[in-house]
Amino acid sequence: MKIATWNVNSLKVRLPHLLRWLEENPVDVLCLQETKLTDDKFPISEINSAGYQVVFSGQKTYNGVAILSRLPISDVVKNNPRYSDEQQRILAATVGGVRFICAYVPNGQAVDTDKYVYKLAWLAALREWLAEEMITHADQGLAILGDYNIAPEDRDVHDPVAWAGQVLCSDKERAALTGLMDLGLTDSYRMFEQLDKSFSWWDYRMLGFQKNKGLRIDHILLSAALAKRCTACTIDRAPRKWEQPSDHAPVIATLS
DNA sequence: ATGGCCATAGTGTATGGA
Repeated sequence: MKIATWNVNSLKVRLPHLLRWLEENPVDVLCLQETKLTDDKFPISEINSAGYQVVFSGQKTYNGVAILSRLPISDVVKNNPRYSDEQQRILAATVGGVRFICAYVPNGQAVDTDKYVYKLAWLAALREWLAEEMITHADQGLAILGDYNIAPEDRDVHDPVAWAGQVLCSDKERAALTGLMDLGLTDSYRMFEQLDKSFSWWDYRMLGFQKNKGLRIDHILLSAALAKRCTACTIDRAPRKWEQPSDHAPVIATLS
């Protein structure tokens, strides 16, 4: 089973990219973030025609998440039941016996802003909910995929000195991510040998991608039952080179 | 040179992203 996550930064703009990518990478489950579409505008038929079922939770202009699957999707939950949130950032569903959570963690804008406070509160609430979900789904396994908007370590940052203490890299954010992992989740990417300076996001400005000035902020976290089954995790930089790309690249994990 | 983009709403320019 191949599972993946991709922040598409507008599914309206990126639908052709998505369809091309699925053709070249026929993963079983794909979590999308930043669809930026209300549910009435979601391109269901195009995705069905590509061989995928899909569930989604969107809003106007910002945020929006979706889960695509080749296999039947059941037990869909929108949002974190423990956190009242206008913003559509969480979608959970069961596929092939595995519990999937698609997450678009708030960006946080800058340390010491209201948005940063919201990000930390949101992550604390996610941890509370995940603690329960981990128990409920311990046997079958739980995967939480998404744009975490956190670079876990300095090696996930192109210029750790410049980014030190900044949003996406601050100690409090990293502690929040560690807090999630302490529930028994593994960063699938770091289970395997990877090249130095591997990133999943590059700024559109300053020739970020061409100079590989990026961050690794998109992650696939796996519970123990799934980590045992995980045989590979990669970042696919290819679609970042296409015309009018998303600023994020997909992350793919293979489960036996 | 220390800045350079992009999507959205909406029609000039602000906001958010990361």
